[in-house]
Amino acid sequence: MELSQILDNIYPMPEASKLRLLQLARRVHYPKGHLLLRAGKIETSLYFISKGIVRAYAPVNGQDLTFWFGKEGQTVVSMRSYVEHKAGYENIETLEDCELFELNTIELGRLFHKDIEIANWGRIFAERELIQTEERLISQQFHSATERYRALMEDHPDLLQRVQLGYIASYLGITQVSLSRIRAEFK
Amino acid sequence: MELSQILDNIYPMPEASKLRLLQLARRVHYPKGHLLLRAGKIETSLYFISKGIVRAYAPVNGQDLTFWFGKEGQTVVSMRSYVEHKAGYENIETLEDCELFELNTIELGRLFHKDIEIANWGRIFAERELIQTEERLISQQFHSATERYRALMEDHPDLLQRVQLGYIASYLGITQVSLSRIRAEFK
DNA sequence: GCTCTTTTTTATCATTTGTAAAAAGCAGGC
DNA sequence: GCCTGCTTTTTACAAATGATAAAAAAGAGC
Repeated sequence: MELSQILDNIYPMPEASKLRLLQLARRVHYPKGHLLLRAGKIETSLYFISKGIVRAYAPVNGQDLTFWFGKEGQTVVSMRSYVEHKAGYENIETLEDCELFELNTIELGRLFHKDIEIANWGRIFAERELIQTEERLISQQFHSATERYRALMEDHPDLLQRVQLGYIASYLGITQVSLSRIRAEFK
Repeated sequence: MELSQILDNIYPMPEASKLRLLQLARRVHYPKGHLLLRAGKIETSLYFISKGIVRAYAPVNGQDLTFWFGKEGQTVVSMRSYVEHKAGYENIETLEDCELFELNTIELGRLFHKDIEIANWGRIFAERELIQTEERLISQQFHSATERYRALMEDHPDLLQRVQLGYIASYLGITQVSLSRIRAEFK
């Protein structure tokens, strides 16, 4: 997926503004298993995923807890670093060989104050992410593990093919053993 | 709490931009039990809470599930309506007599495209909400009910005084019976 | 195709949480 | 004071989920 299309899918901007963003980006490539962002660091890179899949995980009580997957068209960023310039709580690693577009968040921040179209693009990006996160929260809080698994199967069947079940279980907030039990019911 | 201060706490703007926002707002007052926003409706009002406390709840499987509380300084908005102009999934009701500042989201949207300071204010508002929601999600997913209750007690002790336990239990993603059990342990 | 490693499933038992119903506590109206 | 309705706590039992260990299956490298 090309960067121009990824940007348009968030919010279509006039060509001049889009060009400014495109010029900030550089295409990078990382193999499976590469750490894109590190917990405890103030990160200044933001990535758009052109090809591949990544996961975000936070170390909690000595365990790595997966709370997000990103694939083609999605944006990889430590919100804590990006918004508050503080150390983030998440590691983000590639789960496949990935092709990404990398942007510097400081330079992006400058554009937000220079170009109103880009500022609105940034606003709409955050708003969309917010809705998705809020829906995840509600689903997490009020649906059973089985219901959440079925919803994931419907909404993102490809994830189950591309990501190992231990990570999926963590994402669903259950143990791998529980997930395995749930899967066994449907066969 | 005055509106000017609420806006500044999100992101301080030059006076001219702030005035534009202030002019959009009107002060309103509602008694305890008033429904500010309705699920299934495309809402065009957004509120800043000057005084009082509100809760957001979604009807899921015939139950009302509380997933958010707002108090002084916070913003009441149906993200679905505000961002996507679609029917929202939440009801939001006052739990106390409330003093609020009401804004029309359509007019606010116009300002986003006219005034870059306001656009950035809107961006930062969404980004902050996003971080909070993401942290709630992680806490919800990876901490036990007891840990979540203790965290709530530390972070928002006033909530426990101002909100009935049935709503708190729902907010924590557990039943009222479970919450009662947890509370009994600490005595 | 075989070996070694990683991932997934199965089995058992302990713990947590849910459901339902009853009891206790509290506040307002008469 | 004493109903009445609402909220909170308690109890008993059922269901879901977790922890641990071990077996089975799947994949990677040679």
